[in-house]
Amino acid sequence: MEDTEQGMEHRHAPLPDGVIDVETANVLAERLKMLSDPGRLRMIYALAEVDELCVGDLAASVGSSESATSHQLRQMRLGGLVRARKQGREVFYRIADTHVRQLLEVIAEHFLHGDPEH
Amino acid sequence: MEDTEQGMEHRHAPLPDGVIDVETANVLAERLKMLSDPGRLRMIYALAEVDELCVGDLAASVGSSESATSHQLRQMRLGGLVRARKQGREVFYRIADTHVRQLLEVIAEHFLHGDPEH
DNA sequence: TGAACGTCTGACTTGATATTCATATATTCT
DNA sequence: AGAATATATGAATATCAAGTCAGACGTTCA
Repeated sequence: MEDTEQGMEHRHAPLPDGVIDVETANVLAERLKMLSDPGRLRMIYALAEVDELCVGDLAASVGSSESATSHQLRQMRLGGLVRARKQGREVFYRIADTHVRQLLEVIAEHFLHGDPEH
Repeated sequence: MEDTEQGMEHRHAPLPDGVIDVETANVLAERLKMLSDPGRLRMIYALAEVDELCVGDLAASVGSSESATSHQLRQMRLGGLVRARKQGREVFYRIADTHVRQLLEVIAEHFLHGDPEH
């Protein structure tokens, strides 16, 4: 985490400090982290298909407890991935915006029908 | 983690079990997890720019110790994100394949010049 | 050959994350 | 009002990931 001067005799490249600055990397990483859990991933792809699901159904679709699911959903909500709508005693979740939806599409497309290479 | 029968009186949607099966979700999540760390993210985007960098340079570019960096690189290597080439006493890393490179491009594009909505 | 260098590795520590359990709140139904 | 339902929440625990440190290994150089 610090720059102790040792073992960096010669540089091989100009050390690109372009493309992604620290702050952007943080934001991007945080959002990707939300998608880096199998459960959350299945939830959000379920949402991508049906548009709206309540907590109970999401829990069932992932095979996890409703409490655990609620916790996960809160995270995703705070992370701006999903939005909640309360109707009666249940709460329906949906994907937050087109932005997120596009990211999902793009990732799925890439992994699901990308050329087989792994 | 289990299906205790409680609180699932009525279903609101057909519960889509399509798009992403459990196994795919696991694989996809694992790969996304690799990209969900600011350090790894900066490393790999640095690699996307210069094609090849040695451990020392990668460590410097991220501002982290060489040991920590080596650990991270091993993960990324095992995860199939990067490849190593040893030359003399240093080891050069590069992005594993076009597949990965495309994913990076697509993600960057999406976050960097996507429409401002967050 | 021995010293310096670059990288890797394993053990340990620390911090983050996920799940469970118990409980709280709000809503509908009788 | 009271019981049942749906979700949320907090504390406690368990699991996992990241970084550090010390040392190993292979490589170059004097």
